[in-house]
Amino acid sequence: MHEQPHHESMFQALADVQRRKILQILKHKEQSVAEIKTHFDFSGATLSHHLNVLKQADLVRVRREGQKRIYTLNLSVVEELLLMFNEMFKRGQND
Amino acid sequence: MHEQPHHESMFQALADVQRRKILQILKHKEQSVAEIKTHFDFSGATLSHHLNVLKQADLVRVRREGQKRIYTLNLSVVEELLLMFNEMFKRGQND
DNA sequence: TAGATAATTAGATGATAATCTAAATAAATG
DNA sequence: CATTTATTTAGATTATCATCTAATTATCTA
Repeated sequence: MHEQPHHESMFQALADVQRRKILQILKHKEQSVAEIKTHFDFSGATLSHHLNVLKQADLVRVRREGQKRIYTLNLSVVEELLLMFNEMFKRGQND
Repeated sequence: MHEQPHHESMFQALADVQRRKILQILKHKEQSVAEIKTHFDFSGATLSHHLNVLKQADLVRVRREGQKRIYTLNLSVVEELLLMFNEMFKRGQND
């Protein structure tokens, strides 16, 4: 019944159009920060910030690979997000 | 492929916990502003603001009834939202 | 190990958003 | 028609957020 604190960070993360775009980009394939950066105009620091927000929300995962950090979409959490939405809005039994 | 401008306002609307709570409340039954207000501590002006944000995002609808305004959850848009999420994150054909 | 490359962290700034009080609008009612 | 009730609008304030530049950390390689 109560909303998990977890959800808060997810919704916050999804509220920004750039972050949603990052998720779209990662949907196709996992990518390093530099690769992701090619899709945007803002600074690396800003991208790093957005990636961190997505990571805190558990929407993406990171792993090291040499100097690079490879970000991947956390699909299981995305699934969870969909379930949550369904839960959030599904009709009751008497309507 | 491109995101509708519409979606922006939806995500913005959902980013606030109070607004999500309003949606929860309206899920059970349509309610006047005063009724909705019983669930919150903030001022009527603030509630009015939140309701307006939800309305702009088309997540709720309003109708007059005497002095009262009755807010209802716009379920068809919620459905649409779910479809959008599915679209946004569904796996491609080659994975 | 010095220099280059990859990314993050720190700190500042401007924009946006949540909230408040007070005033305005609109409908109902005595 | 003046007053009460319901809600919104206006304007101000404070907090949060997206973004920037500069500095830092970490890794690789010559």
